[in-house]
Amino acid sequence: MDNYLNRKADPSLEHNSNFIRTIIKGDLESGKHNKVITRFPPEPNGYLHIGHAKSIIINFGLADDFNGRTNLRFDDTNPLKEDQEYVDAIQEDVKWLGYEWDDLRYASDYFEEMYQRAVLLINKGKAYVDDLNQEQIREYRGTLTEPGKESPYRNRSVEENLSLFERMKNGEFQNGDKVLRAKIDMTSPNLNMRDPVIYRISHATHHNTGDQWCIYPMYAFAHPLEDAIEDVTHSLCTTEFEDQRPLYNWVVQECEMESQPQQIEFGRLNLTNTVMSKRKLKLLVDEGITDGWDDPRMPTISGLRRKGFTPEAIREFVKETGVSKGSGAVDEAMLEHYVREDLKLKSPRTMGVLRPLKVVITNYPEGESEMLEAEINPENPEMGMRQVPFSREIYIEQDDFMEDPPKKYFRLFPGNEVRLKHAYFIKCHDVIKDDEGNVVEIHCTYDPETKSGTGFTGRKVKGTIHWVDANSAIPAEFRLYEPLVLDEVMKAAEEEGEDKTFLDYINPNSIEIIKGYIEPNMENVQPQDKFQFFRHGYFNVDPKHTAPGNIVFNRIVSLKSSFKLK
RNA sequence: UGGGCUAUAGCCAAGCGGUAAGGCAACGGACUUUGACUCCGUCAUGCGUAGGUUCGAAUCCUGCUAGCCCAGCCA
Repeated sequence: MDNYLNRKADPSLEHNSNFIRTIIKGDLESGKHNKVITRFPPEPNGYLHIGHAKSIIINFGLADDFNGRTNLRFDDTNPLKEDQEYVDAIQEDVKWLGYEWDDLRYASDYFEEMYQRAVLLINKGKAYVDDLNQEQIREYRGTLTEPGKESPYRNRSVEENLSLFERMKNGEFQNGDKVLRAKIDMTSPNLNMRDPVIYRISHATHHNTGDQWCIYPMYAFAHPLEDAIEDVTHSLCTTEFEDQRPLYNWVVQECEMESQPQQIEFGRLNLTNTVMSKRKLKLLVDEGITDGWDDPRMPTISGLRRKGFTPEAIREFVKETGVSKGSGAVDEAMLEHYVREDLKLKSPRTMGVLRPLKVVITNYPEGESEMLEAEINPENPEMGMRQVPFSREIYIEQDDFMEDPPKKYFRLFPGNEVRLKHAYFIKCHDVIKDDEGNVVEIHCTYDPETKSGTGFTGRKVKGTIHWVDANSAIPAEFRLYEPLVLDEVMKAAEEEGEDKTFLDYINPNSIEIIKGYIEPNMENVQPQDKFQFFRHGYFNVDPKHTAPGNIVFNRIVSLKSSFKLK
């Protein structure tokens, strides 16, 4: 398991100017606020994804920059969708990302106060109990271009509303029989202001409050109250809530909250070649397309963690991606760049052969072997040295041999000499094939004078390839990933007007499981250990599938390559 | 077609009336015991578009166009 950071992460947005920072700075300078309080308010109805990471980093990062406070608050106002499993997972993910909240809160902590504020609204004639059913409410709401019309129940007396609302709370009605609505303006061009429902009846067991309540506040009513109760100064959310801002302010105002938080919206983080809504992610899990929320192909925090991403890489990525109101999609290549960057100096180098091809070194004495010295990370010498055994039979990568190579191929082919990383030069002189003509083994000779570390400069080779000793190598499993959905495929399908969902376009090659070999010194690797396999990329020891005798590596990201075969 | 929001390079994004930061990607080249890394170089006479104001406009004004969001008793 990764180590949690027992402190807040470095202020992640420190040197990046953005409009929210500018607003906060202005509020502090003008004296509008003398402190900064933010909150990260997930609904515990699914696992956090990288889009939430952006929200976490913005909320915690900005508060940290201004010596403020940040609460983790579960927005648990809909018992039908929420679950303790999610609240646990969310806390783990926030901590793993490197943040510590000041207070842990639940919207459900405030149910009593919210109820009282609703009563206040009723008393002020600003809310009423409506008997219209769901379909009628929709009809009465009007459309984007036509105003709505008022419910026949809109002008009930305060007394009647008070009594009805209390009876709703007492469980005298069934789900859907009645709702409490804010009395605002049925003709507003902003649909959110057309007497929004603020309480509904839901006879459901809540993960926190059990069966104490059977009426639950709606987001639009609950959220501003939660913020105000916690004295949040800047309530940061994504742009789809922009239309709700007038309602947010109305609630704070009409409920006579002392504290008046300011809602500010920023653009969602989207990534190319992935899906990012909780609904879609949940579908992937429920349909069994992935191996759970933490499947390495998922853009969830737990999926990225299992794939091998580091909190540092995610934070850096989000920081460089910026904060604006735009709604574009960031190239996944950018995310990958920041893991490579982070792992470059941290992760040990090692050799692993993913698709083995046996090589017999015909002039190496049979039955003998030797230990070779190798740097653990040439870019970070402090990591020291390791020992790698070498003998007469080794495995190399199938791709590193071609019987009939194209121009500019400087790996192994008949008559060509290459360097075995950390070992010797070898030259191929024989190719063994099976009945179908497949290469199954090659024979080479080595030159003892070219041993690595001896300073041999007699001649140069164009290629250096990796290998493992066939006698002592440990078998291992490698899992290589591609995006679950490809934008190109989805787009092409859309243009042809195909009426399918993203589930119909799951990339059949999103996971490839292969068996290969690793250096014998890797015997005791632990789950979540990260390595760079030479010339392949960065890999993480999978915590779920790794078992005694079966080490499983997830490829985090390949190395970049300018080599193009064909 | 009502309302809200956004338009700066292939992607993300600074810029706030004084003459277009940075990152990713891409492309050259140097180096190389990872076709990696690193280093060097190239990459918007241009800021959706048409006008206007100004000595001067990506920045201010007006019109147009395109994209995103809103008609849950979800958040």
